[in-house]
Amino acid sequence: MPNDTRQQMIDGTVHLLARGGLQQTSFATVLEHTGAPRGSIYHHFPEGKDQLVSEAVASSGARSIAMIRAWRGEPAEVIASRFLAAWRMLLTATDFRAGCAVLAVTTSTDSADVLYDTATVFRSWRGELAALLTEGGLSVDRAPGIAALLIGAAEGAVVMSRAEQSIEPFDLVVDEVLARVAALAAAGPDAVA
Amino acid sequence: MPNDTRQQMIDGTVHLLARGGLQQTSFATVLEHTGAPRGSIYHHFPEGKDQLVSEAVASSGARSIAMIRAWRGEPAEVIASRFLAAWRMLLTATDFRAGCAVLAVTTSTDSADVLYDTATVFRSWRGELAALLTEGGLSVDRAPGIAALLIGAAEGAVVMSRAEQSIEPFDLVVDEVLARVAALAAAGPDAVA
DNA sequence: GTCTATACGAAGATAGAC
DNA sequence: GTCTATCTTCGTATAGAC
Repeated sequence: MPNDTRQQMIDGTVHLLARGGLQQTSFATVLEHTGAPRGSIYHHFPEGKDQLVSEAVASSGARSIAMIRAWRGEPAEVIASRFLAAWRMLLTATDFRAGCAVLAVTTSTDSADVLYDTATVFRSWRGELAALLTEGGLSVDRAPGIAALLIGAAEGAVVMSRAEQSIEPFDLVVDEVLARVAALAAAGPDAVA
Repeated sequence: MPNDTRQQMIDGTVHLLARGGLQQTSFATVLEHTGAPRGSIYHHFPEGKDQLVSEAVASSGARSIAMIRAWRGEPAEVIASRFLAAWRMLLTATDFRAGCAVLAVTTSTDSADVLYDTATVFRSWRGELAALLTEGGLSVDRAPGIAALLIGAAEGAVVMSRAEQSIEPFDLVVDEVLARVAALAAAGPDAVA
């Protein structure tokens, strides 16, 4: 398997970004966490840290897209709850230590290029989720809004639960989001709420 | 006015945290942005950076609480739209450069104490908003959920709009949140959705 | 592809003068 | 209360050997 070390470094960077943001994601911590050789840094990422972070953001985005696509064809409500359940699992499995790597980069990067990479991820998430919700029976008019709500609410809820070290705020948000999705599903594909 | 310099440093720290997170909020940038004298740092904040950040988080929290309390008595829908409008204004007034200082700290701090400070802020925001929504006519059962939804969705939507440098994702999220609030308001104070 | 060594700058923190 | 100077640590990045 070629470039195994390279991918491990990217995965490790995602892991660290999700937990401690850019601040705590240094080359030293990445090497420590992955066991990658020191000489690999500028061999695999000649443009330095921005390149590593950029690829980590893209990798995190692609992984989520793959997960979303695996749900294709399911009803809108199931898609929505699965999406939120995945975020919930991240929180509980890490004892509220991890969040979204892309969000962490968005709030802390000083590079316009890297910020653009985060925008690409958020846009693609919105697009994929909206397409999937539409196929799942949701109104074409409402799918982009619900997709944005799902991502935005999940991102914010994850941050609150990380801060409070409790699932409570996350679950409160999820209940309301799912209520909104259910209201639209009940109204039917042609309804405008 | 005593401790004017001290408060200016706190305000400057909030400003910088909201824009570039912990990474870009160094003593150097705080002094540069506020014009505060170098000797003020450890005079006013003997415990160093964690103390400065901690007080910035608390200050940002208190400022929002004061704003929320000013809306006391208004109907639930108005409170909700005002809250979201305030976040929208932050985005548009700063050309999508600023976000939430507390969120930025939550994702990046390595201090358990500072993380606890962010939790206190989020909890107080949820409590204040819920109390206000209840007074504004919202069901007591639903107020905590709607308050969490408002804060979580706003936080996540702000991050997406900062990344995409566009108000579009924020507005999409807001429309769905307000639809949920309106559905509850229409159902009346005793309804369970 | 990986190593060591090192340059260079930034950041947090401290000491002591004024 | 504020200043300058300095210490130390850390982080990114580069150079050159293996």
